[in-house]
Amino acid sequence: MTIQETATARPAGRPRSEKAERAIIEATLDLIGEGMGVSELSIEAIASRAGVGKTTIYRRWSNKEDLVVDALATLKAPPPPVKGESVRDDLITLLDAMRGEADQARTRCVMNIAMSESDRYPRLMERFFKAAVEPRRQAMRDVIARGVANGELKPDLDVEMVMRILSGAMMMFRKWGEPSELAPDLAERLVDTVMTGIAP
Amino acid sequence: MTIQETATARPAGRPRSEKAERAIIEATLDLIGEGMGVSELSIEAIASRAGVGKTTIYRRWSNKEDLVVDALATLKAPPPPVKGESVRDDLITLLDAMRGEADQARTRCVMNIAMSESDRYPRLMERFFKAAVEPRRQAMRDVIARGVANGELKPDLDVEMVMRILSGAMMMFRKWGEPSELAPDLAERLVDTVMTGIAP
DNA sequence: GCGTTGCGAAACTTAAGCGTATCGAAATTA
DNA sequence: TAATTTCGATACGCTTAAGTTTCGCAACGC
Repeated sequence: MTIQETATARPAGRPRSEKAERAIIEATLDLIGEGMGVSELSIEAIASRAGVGKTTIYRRWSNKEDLVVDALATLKAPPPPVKGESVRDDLITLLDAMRGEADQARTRCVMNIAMSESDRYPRLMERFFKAAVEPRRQAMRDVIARGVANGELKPDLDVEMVMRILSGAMMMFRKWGEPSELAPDLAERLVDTVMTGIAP
Repeated sequence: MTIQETATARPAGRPRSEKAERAIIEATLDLIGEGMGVSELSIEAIASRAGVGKTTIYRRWSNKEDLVVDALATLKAPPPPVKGESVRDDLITLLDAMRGEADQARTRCVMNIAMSESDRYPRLMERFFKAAVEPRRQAMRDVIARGVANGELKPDLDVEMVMRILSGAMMMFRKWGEPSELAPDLAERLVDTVMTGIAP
């Protein structure tokens, strides 16, 4: 038992640079954020962008897919906390978080990939969905279910349908909306429209 | 004036095979339908799939992008006609057409491309949107505007918002819905939910 | 100091795909 | 029949990138 022995004894030799590791992931996300699809990402471009040798990448990930999975996993920002006072306010909070992410090219393009490459990289997407998407879906599901339970929403709602309506609309705005349509009150107007309906 | 001269005199030599042309377009759409992105499509793969020489492709299209534009253009089925009796029914008709297309892998993947490659191939997507997407958006816009005008819908509706809500929800179902969620009454339930709202 | 491992850089082999050129055969007009 | 053009097939030179190897140097434990 030496002093250094914490949990795992450090192996001999120079330790791997965490800085390089972060730079690689950053570079990967940068390139994805610039609109690059998984198949267009090249290890060479990542290495060059990160200021790193290709060996340093291959020492950590055996192929591009593994690297992309790890990179996307770092983006799994948790859904914003909701106050729990009013269902309307909580839905606005969740949806406005989606809107806010549209500013960041990086997270904007992640959805592109999720949408377009789920056929080509099913394992990658399965892992990404479980880590990043499902928690947010669950947060919204909870809010809606709460509203159904306490009478703030109709008692016979199809919760899944409501989730598709709200997040689908926000996705449309994010993806194809004019910048002017992404106004700060977008989430509020969306929720109110869906709450009260469009019939007179 | 010879007998053969119809509109344009046919040039000498063997005429281009329309069969080959169709086979090329079919092969292109097949590959896209299998989940291939534009950047992954290779002329060689298309030629091989179509049973055609590469020259036969290059004789018609000068590059991949032009070919893809033409191929996608053949998919621009016009929006279904609406009866014009009730706004609810017309919206269901339009949205159910979207649902029906989810069956065809080919058209399903076109949306993938539209979503993911609009950054990388802006010109291509601009043309595709104008030819294929905008007519459908206009059809829905007309129906909603009619409802606003004749009192079937609320007078102060944000038409663009309603369009995003309806088509966004259907897109979510198409893209990530379980097959069981794409039930025949999906469009009807969607429209009714949006019509009446979710608040009690 | 010494052995070990990681570092970035560069060279290397292999593979895919582009766009062009060339071939003999087939289809068409004159 | 002769001229012309397209056909599918194949070969070519070129570029890009994958993944591996080698290099000299740096960082660490002992």
